[in-house]
Amino acid sequence: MPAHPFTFSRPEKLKSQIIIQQLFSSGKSQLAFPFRMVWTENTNPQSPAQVQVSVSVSTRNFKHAVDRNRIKRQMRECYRLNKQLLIDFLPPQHPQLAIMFIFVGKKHLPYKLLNRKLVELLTYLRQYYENR
RNA sequence: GCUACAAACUGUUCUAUCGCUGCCAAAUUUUUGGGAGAGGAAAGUCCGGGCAAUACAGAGCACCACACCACCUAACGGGUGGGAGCAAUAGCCGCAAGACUGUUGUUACAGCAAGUGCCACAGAAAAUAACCGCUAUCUAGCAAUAGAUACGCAUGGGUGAAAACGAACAAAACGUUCGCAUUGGUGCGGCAACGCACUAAGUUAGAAUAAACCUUGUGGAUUGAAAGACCAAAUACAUCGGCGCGUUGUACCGCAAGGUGCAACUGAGGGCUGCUCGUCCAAAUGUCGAGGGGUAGGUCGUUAGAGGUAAUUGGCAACAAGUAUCCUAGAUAAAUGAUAGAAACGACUGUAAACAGUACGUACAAAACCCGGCUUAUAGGUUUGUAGCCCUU
Repeated sequence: MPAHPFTFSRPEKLKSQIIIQQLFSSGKSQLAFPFRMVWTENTNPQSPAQVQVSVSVSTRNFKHAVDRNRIKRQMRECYRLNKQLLIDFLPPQHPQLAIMFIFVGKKHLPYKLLNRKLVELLTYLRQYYENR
C-alpha cells in the first residue's frame, strides 16, 4: 500500500499497443453513459501495477484537441480519485487488469456526472469479480 | 462624444486540497525538498530552408511551380521600396474622343504582331461581316417608285460585354482633321522597370480571350523524425561447441538384420537454495552453453537556436552590423491538470449616482524534430486611421 493512494503514475497507464489490440478483440465491455468500459486480464504483465488504465475520446465527436484533452483529463482525474474502490479489493495474486474507458457522448458533460458514472463502472467491475 | 469598419498590440489573477512530466539536491531504493512546465496563432499543413536516408557521368523529353524592376533574406510563391495598367473621385484643358495633376483602391503585371481553340443571349453577321440602308449604271414608268446588275459601299440603323480603334464634320464614299493603342529613330534622366521631349509610320494584327491549350524564359532528384543511428528481454530459429543418445528383462511385429511398447537401473542436465546436503523433474526429434539477424521495449536524433530582449550605428524601408544581457516546455495511447473558493474586467436588472444583486459571461484554440513566412479563427481591453451622426466654438 503506497503512502499516497491517489496517484496515477506511469506504470498505471496502459500504453502497450499489443495489449490494447487484445483488449478490443477479446475484452469484455460495459456501458454507463457517457462511458463505455472495455477490460481484459493481462497474463503477461510488463509493469508491477495491478491495474493499467487508459482513456479515449473519439475525434469524430470532438473535432478540437482542446475539447478532447479536457475530457480525457477529467476522466483520468475521476479514476485517480476512485481507483481504491477496485484496487483495495483485488487480491495480490490476481492477474493484471487492463481497462480502457471510452467517452461515447456527443457533448461535454459536468464533472460531477462523469465522476458518478465512473464510480458506477468501477463498482460493477468489483462485483463482477466478487461473484466469480 | 458615440457608432461602424480596418490595422497593430494585448489577450485574466490569486488561494487551498489532491495530482501529472522533466530537471537539480539530499536521502538511499522509493521517499523528501527546491525549481520549471503551451500559443499568437501551438491550428490549416499552403510555400521556403535546415537536418536525415536513398538516388545521381552528361544531355534531352515529359511533369510541376513561378513570371514589371531593384533590393532584403539561409531561402521562398514571403517582405520592403519603386514603375506601369485599370477603376473610382476632385480639379483643370478640349465641341468631343481624350489628355494632365492630386487622392484612394486594385492587378497572376512575359507573349494573342507563331499556331490551334473558344466567343452564351440578342443580332443579318461574333471574324473568309451586306438584314435594313446607301452609291453607280441599265431597264420600266409622266412621276413617285419598282426590278436587275456590280466577285459595289463598313459610312447611317438596331442587337450585344465586344460590330472591325475612338471622336468631330458629313451618310461627303479610294474622305479631312484630331486623339489614343502599337511599331521605329534621336536626345536627356534613372542601377533598372520606365519616364520626359522631338520625330517617322500609323488600320495593319479582332485596340477579345493565355487563372484556354500553347510559346518563351527561369527554377525544381525522391521521401519525411512513423526520417535515421544505436542497445536489446522472453519465445522461436540458421550456425558452432560440450555432454549424452546407455544397460537389463519382457511382450508384439519380422525369414532375418532390426523395430515398437512396457518395467527396472543408470542420470547429460535442470528446478527449489547464497552454498552444500537433500528432494523433485528429466532420455533421445535430448540437454547445456556460445551466437547472429531481430520482436516487445528502451536510448539518441530532441530542444542554445538563421534564438529572444535592449539601446546604438547604417539604410526611405524590409533589414543588416557590432555591443550588452537572458536561457525560456520536452510529452510519446502523448505531461503542462482537476475540484472548491475569492478577486478583476464585462454584460444585464434596479438606482439620479455611489452602489447592490445574478444557477450570467471571460474569446479563438493545445507544442510533437527545428526555424522563416503565408492563410484562417479570435470575447474583452488599449492605440492609430477612415467614414457617418450629434454637441460646442
